[in-house]
Amino acid sequence: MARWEAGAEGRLAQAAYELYLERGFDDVTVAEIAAHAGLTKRTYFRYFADKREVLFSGATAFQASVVANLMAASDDVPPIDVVVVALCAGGTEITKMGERARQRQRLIDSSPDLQEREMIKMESLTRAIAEGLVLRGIPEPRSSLTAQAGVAVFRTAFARWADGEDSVDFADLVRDTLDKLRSAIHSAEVEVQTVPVNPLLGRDLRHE
Amino acid sequence: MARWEAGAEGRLAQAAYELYLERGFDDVTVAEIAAHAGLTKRTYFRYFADKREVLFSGATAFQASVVANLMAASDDVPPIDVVVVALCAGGTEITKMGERARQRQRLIDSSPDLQEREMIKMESLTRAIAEGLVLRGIPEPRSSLTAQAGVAVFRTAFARWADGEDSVDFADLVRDTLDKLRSAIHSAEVEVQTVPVNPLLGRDLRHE
DNA sequence: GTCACTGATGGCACCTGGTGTCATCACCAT
DNA sequence: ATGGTGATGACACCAGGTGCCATCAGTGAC
Repeated sequence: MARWEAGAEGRLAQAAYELYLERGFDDVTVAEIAAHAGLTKRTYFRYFADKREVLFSGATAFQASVVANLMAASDDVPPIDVVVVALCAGGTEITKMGERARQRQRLIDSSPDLQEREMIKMESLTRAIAEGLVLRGIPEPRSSLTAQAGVAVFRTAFARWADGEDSVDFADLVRDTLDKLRSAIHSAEVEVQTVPVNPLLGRDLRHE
Repeated sequence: MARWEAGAEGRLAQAAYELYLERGFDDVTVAEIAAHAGLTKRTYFRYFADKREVLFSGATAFQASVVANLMAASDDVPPIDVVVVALCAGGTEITKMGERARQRQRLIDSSPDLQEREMIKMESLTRAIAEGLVLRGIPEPRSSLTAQAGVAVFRTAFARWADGEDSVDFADLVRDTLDKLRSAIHSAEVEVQTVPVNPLLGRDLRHE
């Protein structure tokens, strides 16, 4: 018996999920979420850093899982395959949640704020993978490039899955996507010619 | 002769840049920026959507420039090279700004909020490139994968440049990075084996 | 029993980012 | 002059987020 109603964090997450889906991310206030969970705004912010984070609380575990798989792989597998297989395992877990995972993705896709957060989680994942590869002896910048390629494959495969390529085995989708990336990048003869610079940039504070 | 002091937007951007560099992004308020430019907070928000956007006002122009280069390329160049060359041209422009560009990058790297914004700008760029490729007749998901690979090369090359590989030609850096990506992804024989799923995911709201 | 401690929560004041609305004021065209 | 236009200021307001302290249930020591 706990002194207070137990499972505050879970109740908050559940309430947030329901309200976000029902009325959209922007039209829900943190105070409403907290009230819906029988708590106050102040308590919400003790569990989640901000309004968005409640939808990404699984990201750390996912990342840890991927990195664990990464480090456990045998040494004679090529790095890109190690990365893709590790991501594939995690992704398969997620796709098992079926409609729920798709719902969440649609929610994120409906809000620029949530997309920003998702992007930075992907970036964090990419960096963690790259670090793992470095530990496995792959030097920079090869490790970063491999990690980025792997994550690109994962994202594309996941989007294909979420966009309706239902009931396909996620692992098959990933394998196919990796093949497509290989063929997209493969070149018979590299011949990058320099092109006249387009003087379109007008402002002095530019984006990289 | 203008009725008010001309160049409000530029003054705001300049003020923001100075204050952010001097005291850090978090420790500057929008009201301070506006005051420093001889304007009010309300006016700042007429020019920039939020506190971060003032550092990314060049992103749209950069993206437009890259897409323009993309569409202008000859049809017999492989898509990945088209993308990389287009990004290379834009990147070269930026690296010409030398220390100023590096300073801006350090500022962004110092704030998670700014990194989020940068990530979503990259995502927007990636999507725009993918759309351009589709217009050039490359089908999905090949176009998306090519765009992601190109942007990965660009980002890695830019990071290498910003991290001090000074005075090197940015185009050389990009070419070299693309080669490294190719060799990182290349495989003699694709053989992705399925791995036992790691049951590490604990939460029910998971990140893709 | 009671006293001190702990840990989750509520309450409240406060700051800041961001917006809606209206007033103002310089200039311009007629 | 008169009315229109466009950039700005002034002000109120909301919501996200934080610091600080009070509260209150249980727990263990004595």
